[in-house]
Amino acid sequence: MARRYWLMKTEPEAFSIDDLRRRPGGVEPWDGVRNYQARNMMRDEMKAGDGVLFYHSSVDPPGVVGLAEVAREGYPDPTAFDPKHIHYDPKSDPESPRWYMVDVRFVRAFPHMVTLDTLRRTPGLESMKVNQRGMRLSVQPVTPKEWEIVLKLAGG
DNA sequence: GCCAACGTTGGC
DNA sequence: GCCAACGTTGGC
Repeated sequence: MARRYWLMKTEPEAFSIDDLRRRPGGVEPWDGVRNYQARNMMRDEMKAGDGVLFYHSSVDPPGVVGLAEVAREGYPDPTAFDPKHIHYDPKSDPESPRWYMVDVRFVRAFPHMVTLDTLRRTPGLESMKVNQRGMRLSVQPVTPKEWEIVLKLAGG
């Protein structure tokens, strides 16, 4: 199976690439996603070793700040089972989990962020999901071509 | 802080 | 099953 590529959004105030770097082994469970499209990708499609563009949103400017990889493929998100947790969902339980997550591992931070503005101006990235208006998905598929272009923009 | 673009919820 | 109301995302 060929390695696949993804883009994952996070608000750096909540969890940044530096936070990821500082985690033991650089690994963090990507809990709290409560969107079915994103859930399906994490549960069904993302595999260990897949590449992840780490994207900072709700910050000025927004953009891709580094690389991560999928460290563990989809498994149930335990925060959905915890009544005291902010991401608790009474409709999810261990018998029939509704929400899934993957583990993400830090790979490297770019010396300079590749801004959303740059992504939009770069030929070849016209149909990249993150460039579409109103695209709110926090987990998005990235094509191998898009992946390569973004890495080039980042300086190798 | 605004608001467009969604996704979800719930009354019917 | 429709759809209005509501909530959220996230760039600007």
